Amino acid sequence: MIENSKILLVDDEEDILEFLSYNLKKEGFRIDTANNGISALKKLEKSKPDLIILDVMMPEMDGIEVCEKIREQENFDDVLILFLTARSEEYSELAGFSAGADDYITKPIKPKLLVSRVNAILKRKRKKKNDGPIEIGNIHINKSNHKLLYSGKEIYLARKEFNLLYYLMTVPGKVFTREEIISTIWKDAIVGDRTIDVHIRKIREKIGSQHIKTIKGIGYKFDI
Amino acid sequence: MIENSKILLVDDEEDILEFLSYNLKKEGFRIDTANNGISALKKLEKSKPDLIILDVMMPEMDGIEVCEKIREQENFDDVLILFLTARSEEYSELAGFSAGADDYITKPIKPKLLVSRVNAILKRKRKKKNDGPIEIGNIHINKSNHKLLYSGKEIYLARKEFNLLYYLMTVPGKVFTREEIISTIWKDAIVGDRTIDVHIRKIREKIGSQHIKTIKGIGYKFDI
DNA sequence: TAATTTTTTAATAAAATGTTAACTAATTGT
DNA sequence: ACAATTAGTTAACATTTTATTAAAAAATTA
Repeated sequence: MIENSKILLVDDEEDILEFLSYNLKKEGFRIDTANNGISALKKLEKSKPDLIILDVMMPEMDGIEVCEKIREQENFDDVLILFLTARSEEYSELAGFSAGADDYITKPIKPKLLVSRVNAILKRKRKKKNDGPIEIGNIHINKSNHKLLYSGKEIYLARKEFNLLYYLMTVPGKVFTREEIISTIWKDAIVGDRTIDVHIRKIREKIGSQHIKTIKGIGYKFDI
Repeated sequence: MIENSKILLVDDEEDILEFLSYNLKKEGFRIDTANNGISALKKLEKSKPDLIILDVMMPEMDGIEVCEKIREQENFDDVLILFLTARSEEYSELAGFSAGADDYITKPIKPKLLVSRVNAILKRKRKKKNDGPIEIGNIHINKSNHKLLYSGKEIYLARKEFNLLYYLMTVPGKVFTREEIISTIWKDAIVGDRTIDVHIRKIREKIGSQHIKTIKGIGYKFDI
């Protein structure tokens, strides 16, 4: 859950910590804070944040350095890191990305922009995990360009149809129960079983009915 | 494709070559190796690497010198170079950057950090490259002079329109979600979804509507 | 500062997608 | 074979998403 994500804020200025904290807590994020890089690194293991927001300009250890040290740690080499930079510090974007930052926000920080960025970055991460193109037999399905190629011919599927077919194709041969299908394709809606049937029908209409098999009493599966 | 990038490893210690090789191959990079500077310089032309990882400390010709010689060559003045330095050799960071290094990693090398750095540096390069002119079909778009040529005819686009079209054209065929579009084109502002529609409409007005396709429920994509 | 252009929004129309209900067909267990 | 259960089909309808305006707001230029 994005809303339940934990964020570690690292800044030497108490005002900024409070400002960030206030605005992010309001959105339902869990917040930890640290006043400097050393303290941030110490808190890491215990806090296990999903996202770290790092001020680039800090006395002693700057954000870039903290970022590098975080990336060195086995368990945090893929934690999300977002930099805060003053608009003038042009350098920091490059240095930051090379140190392993995922995004950055320039000061002055606008609360709404901050929140939308944080949401975007967290969502992006979740999405990344399983999104690759799948190729089974003469069927290629690719989420990034929303394309379904059937024997080289492009076939258009509406969103739900596309997601449903893609989902079935993630594990060819596996029978997906209606429950499984609904809980992944219809994340925040309640629909009846007939609805799935209709979508399956529409997919079959487009790619033929030999690929999606009905296992009566259980669900559907994709086969070559 | 970052994953498909070729990397030339240059180190006199066989162990380190193997260590680097193993860890980078695992990530899908194509690897060439050289035991010393001379050999590296010789292999350059044939290998055409995207990135060279150079040990600073090598007998005969050290990394700095190799780096300088690489930069002298017409074809490799913008190849990426990453230095390996022992943590103690403080000098090398400065010397390295002045010799034309793009980044450096200190030993001992941690595999995950190495990989994340290599990815970051390659991504950065792509980003830089991505500012170049793009030519797809009979559409030429060039950021450096803010010009759009459609079948040779110059068409004026306002800034947001231009950036939006350019962005879509960076990866033809890929469907960009509104979220993606907003987070890259509207870095410091929050705008509603309708705003994108309006800009899309204006672009379509100027270049015709066959190129930018709407994927309902997902976003927009550019196609020839 | 006024004029002009660009950008954004709001309101509403249009289109596409998604869902359901009612019915039919198929399958299963007895 | 015959209920009983489960899935398939269809078309109507609801919902969601996008397109289109015009007008306001913001930015830029003269």
